Amino acid sequence: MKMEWPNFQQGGEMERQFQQDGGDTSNGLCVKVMTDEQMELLRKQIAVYAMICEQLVQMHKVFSAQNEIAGMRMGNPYFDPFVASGSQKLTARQRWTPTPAQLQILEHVYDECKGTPRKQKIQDMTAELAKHGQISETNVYNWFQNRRARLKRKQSGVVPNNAESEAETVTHAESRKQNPESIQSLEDSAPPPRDEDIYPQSPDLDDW
Amino acid sequence: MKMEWPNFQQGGEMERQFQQDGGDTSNGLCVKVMTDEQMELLRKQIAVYAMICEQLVQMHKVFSAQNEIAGMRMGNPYFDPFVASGSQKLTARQRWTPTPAQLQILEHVYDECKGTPRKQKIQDMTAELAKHGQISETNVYNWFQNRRARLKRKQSGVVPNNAESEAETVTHAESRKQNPESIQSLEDSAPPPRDEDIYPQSPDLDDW
DNA sequence: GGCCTATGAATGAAGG
DNA sequence: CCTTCATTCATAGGCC
Repeated sequence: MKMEWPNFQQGGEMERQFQQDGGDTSNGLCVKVMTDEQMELLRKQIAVYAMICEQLVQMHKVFSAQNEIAGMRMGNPYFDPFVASGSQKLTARQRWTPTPAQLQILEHVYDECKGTPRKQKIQDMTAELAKHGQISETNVYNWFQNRRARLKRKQSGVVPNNAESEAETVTHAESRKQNPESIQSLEDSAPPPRDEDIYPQSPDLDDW
Repeated sequence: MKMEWPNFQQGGEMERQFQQDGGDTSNGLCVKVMTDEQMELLRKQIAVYAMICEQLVQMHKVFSAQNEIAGMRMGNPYFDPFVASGSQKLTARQRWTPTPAQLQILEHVYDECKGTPRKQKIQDMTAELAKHGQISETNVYNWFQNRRARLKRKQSGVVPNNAESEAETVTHAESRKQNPESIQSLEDSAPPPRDEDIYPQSPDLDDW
């Protein structure tokens, strides 16, 4: 079985799907819509990922423990990224790249304090993030700066697929998206989903 | 082996869900709307999980190989689905591609306004270009961004010390290739989270 | 099928 | 904050 991992890096897949959808549905509305059913499904998907991760970690721990006992850890020729305390390979790239862990923390914080992160806050965060990899206050600052700016741009940048309309329709596409509060449940479960929240029950992973 | 990666393969659950949406949602009732921000959030979350899983799997494989060699597979207490399972690959698809007509317009505009395309301009252009096919402001923006950057690089790419410039000296003496089927990029860019780092729910996040 | 190149997109950082 | 640059990644599409 060949599994294909979802790659959402290029904001493409999901967004595009929705975009097209909006255009095709031709009910005059060009919005991205999800049914409850789809919503639920997505939640499950994410939850499944969470579970897989957990299990993998667990598995790895067991594995490590075994090796430890067997005394196999010495001079191990491989580099275990999950065990080794890490600094990033700055040799390879000079610019900072957030580790997954850092990313999660950052996003989490961002969700909470939408507004300007105070200087003190940044310092605290930097200290915390430093535990998960090399980082500087500037990095954190930039990250927030960029994130705000880009989310904003994205909101006004989305344009309905109008093949026949003349030039004006779009120009002020400041169609401010409606408020996120409608999908509160999603907001809750999306970031660091706690299994209990979004995980109705174990789907098809029973066979592990 | 029974273990299945739930629904994340191509043509899997998610895709089907999104695609069918266009057809069925026409009732316009009982739907939920996602903002771009939420979209982004979701995307990020999933991406993070994908990354984590990848790292774990990769690491686990190395680990397993290690054990194999060492003959340490002593009646392992758990069933290891990853050693046998196929390799994974990040896949996505479908990105915007300018139609010939669009390209022509873009190039034309580029020649005129050598430099910065103002924001207003972009919006106008997007509207215009939309007549020739699906497009978004972001597409236009990116196009100009890339074009400028790449032209620039091409010019300055030539060796400083060498007055003789071959027609199109390979811009970057580097044809550094990326290993297509490994998670190389991942190893490089997101190396070393420790165990506690990768937990889907970071324990200490709530204090912020 | 695998590799290569062109290019769309994401994103860290700098300037103003 | 906003805009812009630079770098990097991933994909489409062509070639073999």
